[in-house]
Amino acid sequence: MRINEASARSGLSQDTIRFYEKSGMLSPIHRDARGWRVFSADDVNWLCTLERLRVTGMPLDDVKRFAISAHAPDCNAPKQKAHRLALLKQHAKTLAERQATLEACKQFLDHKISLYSKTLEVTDG
Amino acid sequence: MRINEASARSGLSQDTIRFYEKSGMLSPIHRDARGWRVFSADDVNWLCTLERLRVTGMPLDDVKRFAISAHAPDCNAPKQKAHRLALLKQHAKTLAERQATLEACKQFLDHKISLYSKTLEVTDG
DNA sequence: CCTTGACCTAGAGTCACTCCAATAGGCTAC
DNA sequence: GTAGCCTATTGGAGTGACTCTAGGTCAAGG
Repeated sequence: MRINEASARSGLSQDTIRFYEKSGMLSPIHRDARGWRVFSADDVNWLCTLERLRVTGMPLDDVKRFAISAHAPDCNAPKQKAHRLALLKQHAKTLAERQATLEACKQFLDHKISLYSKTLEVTDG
Repeated sequence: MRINEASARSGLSQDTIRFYEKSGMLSPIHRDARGWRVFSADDVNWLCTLERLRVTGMPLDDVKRFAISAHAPDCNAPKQKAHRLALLKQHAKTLAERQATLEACKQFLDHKISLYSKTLEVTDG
């Protein structure tokens, strides 16, 4: 499939996909006679994974490390897998922290909102 | 107090505070004879609020709108308050969405991690 | 033959900071 | 009284992760 469909299926913009390719985060993408990118199902799966990692805010450098390990010739060697597992675990930890922070901020926000709502009721009355 | 302490208390860097001032997101900050910023307790409270909004990713433009309303001469008028309330509510909504997304991604991540852990056990054994 | 449309590239722009260089005033220490 | 150091000031450059723009190729359709 072409970049258009790959974009639709992965949720990444065409620009982002090109950007990721340029940054070396994709395995080499085939090109047709016109030089257009041709994506396999595997490529799209990979893009979807990247999209998940990106949404959760994994820094691109880490994503890159993950990508390089996943596309290495010995990518299934225990060592490589352990490396990727470590990256994921590390990221899961930061993610949990971010969730906690967000939760705290959400409460702050809700508190503010209830304050505003109250004073508005009073002022309106 | 000086920027140093304001920074420590609000959790914003000195650079960020200066940046916020320049962007018009603070009420006018006093200066001493030397030209150094002098922050009141109110100023710091405001900085803390901004910090919360920023952590939750409210776009600076919205923060600015919020700030302008909060520092307007008629800032306590119901209209202004309603405006700020709307901004906060809107933001709370985006925040909730982000939380949901993060939760979904967290599950994806945990799933990946458990997969990796399993294959590693197998490969190790 | 000309336009449309999907794609290409290199490079500039954006957001929200963050860092840096150059400068200045004030305090201690010789 | 001046050297060194600390804390501040400013404008402006740099960063990360895109995102957009300009200018271009090519194939198909009217």
